[in-house]
Amino acid sequence: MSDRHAPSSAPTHDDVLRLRPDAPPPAPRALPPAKPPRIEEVARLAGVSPITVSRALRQPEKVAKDKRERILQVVAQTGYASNPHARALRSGQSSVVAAFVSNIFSQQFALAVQGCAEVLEPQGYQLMVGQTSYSYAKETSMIASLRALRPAAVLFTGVIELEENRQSLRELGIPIMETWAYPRDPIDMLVGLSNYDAGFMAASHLAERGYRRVAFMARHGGRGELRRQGFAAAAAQRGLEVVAELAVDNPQTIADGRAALARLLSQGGKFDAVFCANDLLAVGAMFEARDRKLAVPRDLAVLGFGETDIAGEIQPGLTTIGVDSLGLGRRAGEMLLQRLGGGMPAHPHQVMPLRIHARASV
Amino acid sequence: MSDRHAPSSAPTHDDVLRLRPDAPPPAPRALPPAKPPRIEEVARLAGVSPITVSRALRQPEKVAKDKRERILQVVAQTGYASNPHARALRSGQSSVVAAFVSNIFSQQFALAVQGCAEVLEPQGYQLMVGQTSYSYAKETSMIASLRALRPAAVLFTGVIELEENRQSLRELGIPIMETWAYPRDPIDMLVGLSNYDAGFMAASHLAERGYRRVAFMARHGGRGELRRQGFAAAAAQRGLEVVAELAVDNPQTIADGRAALARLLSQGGKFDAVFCANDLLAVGAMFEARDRKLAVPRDLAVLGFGETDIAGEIQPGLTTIGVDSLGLGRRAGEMLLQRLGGGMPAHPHQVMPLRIHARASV
DNA sequence: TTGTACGCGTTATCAC
DNA sequence: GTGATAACGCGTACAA
Repeated sequence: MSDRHAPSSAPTHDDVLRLRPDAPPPAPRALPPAKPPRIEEVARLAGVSPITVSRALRQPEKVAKDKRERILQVVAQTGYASNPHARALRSGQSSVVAAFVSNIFSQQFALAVQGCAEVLEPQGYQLMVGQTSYSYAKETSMIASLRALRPAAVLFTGVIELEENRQSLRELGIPIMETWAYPRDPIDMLVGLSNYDAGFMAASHLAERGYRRVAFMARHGGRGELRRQGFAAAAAQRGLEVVAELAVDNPQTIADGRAALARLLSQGGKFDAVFCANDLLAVGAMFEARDRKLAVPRDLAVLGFGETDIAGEIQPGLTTIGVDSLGLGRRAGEMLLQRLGGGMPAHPHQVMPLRIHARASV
Repeated sequence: MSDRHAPSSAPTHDDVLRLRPDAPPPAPRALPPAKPPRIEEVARLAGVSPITVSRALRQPEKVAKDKRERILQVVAQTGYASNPHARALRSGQSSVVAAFVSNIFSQQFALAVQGCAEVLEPQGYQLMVGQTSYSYAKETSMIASLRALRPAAVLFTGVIELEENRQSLRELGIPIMETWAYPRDPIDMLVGLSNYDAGFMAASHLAERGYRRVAFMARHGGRGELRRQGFAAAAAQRGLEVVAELAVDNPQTIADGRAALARLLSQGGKFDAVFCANDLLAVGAMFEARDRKLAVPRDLAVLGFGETDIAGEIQPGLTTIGVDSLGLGRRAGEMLLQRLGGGMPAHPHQVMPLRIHARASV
């Protein structure tokens, strides 16, 4: 705290948050570490053998009804929960699913993780989240740590690029889920999206809204190029003229989007709409347009991609193409669950439908 | 996908992301599930007994140098990592630390979790994140699930209010960390912040910037009231006149902030600055001011609290009081580590210093 | 400094 | 449908 602002006395219990003033006084601190009940105790209380308790919990149909009910009652009374370590040790089945996010601050990724957790947790699985920070080194070290962690399955927001890591993951012999992209050879399962379709949808939407002369910008390479191909295909089909295109190297800031629009405009061709296959670029383009007294969407329509948070926070709101991230996570969770239950999804490689979140910029 | 926008053919391998075109062809899919090496195997290769390998890894100083080196070499070759379940079962020490966030989308909370993970992971602990969604029911069920999970420690962003849950947590007999608030009777350890000081700092800052007639708004009750008290104390000390105050019941949206400013203004007293002890209220207040043609900060200065993301995304940027969330998480992690190592922090209840993130609104 | 014997709590296997 | 037995892989306790 800057001292200029400190109150005359240091913060003490003057600053207390007594959350429930009516609550009973706190219990004495030093409690016996309260060993949780073991299966043996439940068995004794229910008058059966431990293995019968185990079965009553995991394969209830194999236990006679009266015994089962008695056992479940004792379980409820004692609050018994099987020790996950003992269970994992004996059965080789862990209840932990590891999830890796490239960026923990992305709302879309958070939604996907949440959706996956919603599906897995009721089935007794715990989701453990790690962050790879878009770093190969971090990704490699986290994948290495999976050997020690022994999760039941792994979920990635994104796909694994390094063949070395792909191989490590295969060797784990557990279900692996990749998401958000559409590689030719997924490690195992995939809930991806089609970048080509995203571009196709963008051009189609602009055509429908009556725009005829359009421009395109995207990150250089990979997905950006796929979006461009889809965009070009739909433009051709719909009779749109693509008057300018730009591939930006590694756009990181809004300023990159501003510069990109400036370059597109400087190419001379006139266009009344631009598809920025990346919301950050789109926001930058909108700012640049505003500074140039181009009204959005009247003088220039801007269409983004990614359903990023900022899309809804600027004025006018940015129309953007994206996927149902929560649904993506749920679907990934369901497929994982199927595999964890010993099954195999009929379609281990799936593509999420895209959608247009329409706001005012187009 | 809306069919109108679908490309003529369904997405196929036309849309592939071949991330490393130069990568070797993928290995055949069906690999043996590759059982990881056990300690016994390492022992055999190193010519020692299993227990010596165990010691070499956990208490290296107790093993003769030559044997230790040989063992570590074999460990590196085989990629041996101890089975965490067997270890936890035998030693009673889990390597999982459970972290609960009330809102997984909060940048501040995410930063805190990240800071904590940075400290814990190098020491071999894994952070498992759950979301309580500001729901007592969810909080209760997650705390119940802790009994089954048996983590080594628990971290909360926030404090636990229900005495029932507080008791459950005590009974776990493991280190518990609460954060972000300053309750009178923390369950165990605490890295909190002083709401009183936040208010004090706010009034001091406004006084320094030359404002003399000020207003205050906050969420009703608890922390909001503490911030009000600090604000009032500093205002009195600095000769500020607090011409209007408002406690808002459960503000959830920006619209609530707009309404709050409207009510403060309608009270008749003129003020040139307002401290909104909640960024959401502050943003609403700024929007309302703009609509009323009050220039911020010329006609009305707005000071927020919380260092929320939106503070930096609106125009003009909102000046807001907050804490170093990453540092908070790190500090919590360090204290947990100390306890996990068998020690006891000298100061188990700590207060994070506050800071002012100055932008243009004051 | 190193090794032996055993047990952590559960579930797979097989016998009844 | 139920139970006895053993084993999962490791680390504690103690002995050498």
